[in-house]
Amino acid sequence: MLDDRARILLKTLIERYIADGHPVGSRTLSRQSGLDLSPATVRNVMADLEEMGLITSPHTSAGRIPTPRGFRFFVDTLLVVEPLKVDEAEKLHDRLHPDEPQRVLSVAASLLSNLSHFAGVVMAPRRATMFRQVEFLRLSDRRVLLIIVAGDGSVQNRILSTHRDYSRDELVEAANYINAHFAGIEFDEVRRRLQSELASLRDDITALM
DNA sequence: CACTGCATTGTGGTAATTCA
DNA sequence: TGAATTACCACAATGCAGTG
Repeated sequence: MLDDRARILLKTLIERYIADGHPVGSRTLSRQSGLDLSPATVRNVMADLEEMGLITSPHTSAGRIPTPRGFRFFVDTLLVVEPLKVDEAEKLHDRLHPDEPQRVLSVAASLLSNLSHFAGVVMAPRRATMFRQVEFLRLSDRRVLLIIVAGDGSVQNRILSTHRDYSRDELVEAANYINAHFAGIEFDEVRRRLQSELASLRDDITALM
């Protein structure tokens, strides 16, 4: 897709842009790429990269900045990641507290932030987890706090906006029903069965009508 | 505080030069 | 000989200092 010269220039441009956040011009690139090229030659290569959609110019007479596609290419093919030393990896692993699932994400985000010197955002991967228990708490007229406990002990909270006001008794009844019928089943299966039951009830009501 | 002039940086276009 | 590269020019955007 790109020759070595274009790859070096693209890598230098993106690294420079990451470092100072400003568009990178041909003269800067000419000096910092390590290639013995004039700014005009660099511009020709930059024009090719822009045509490929890897970089773009925010406005006339500004330098170039990487596009999302350029960043993706950089991460996939140009970025060189030095593997962690064994003792460093062990230190990081110890700090994550893998035996405490509630703390893993926040500690991982903190570690990421410390290592990168940027804001750290960590998302848990989707995985099949068992449903253990659910509870609904009435907050106001049409707002309900949903508390879900998973099989591994992790707890998720969600605030739900409902179409009508549900009494405390109705919410307890709903929670009891779900806990009695679905405890110990995977979340995806719980969702599938609930949808199936709702569809079945709807069909019954339609038939009765 | 708005305006002006200047310096700097960067661009596109084009002619000249180099080199395989 | 033609593609690649370089040098140069005119122009645009921006920052900064000076001025009223």
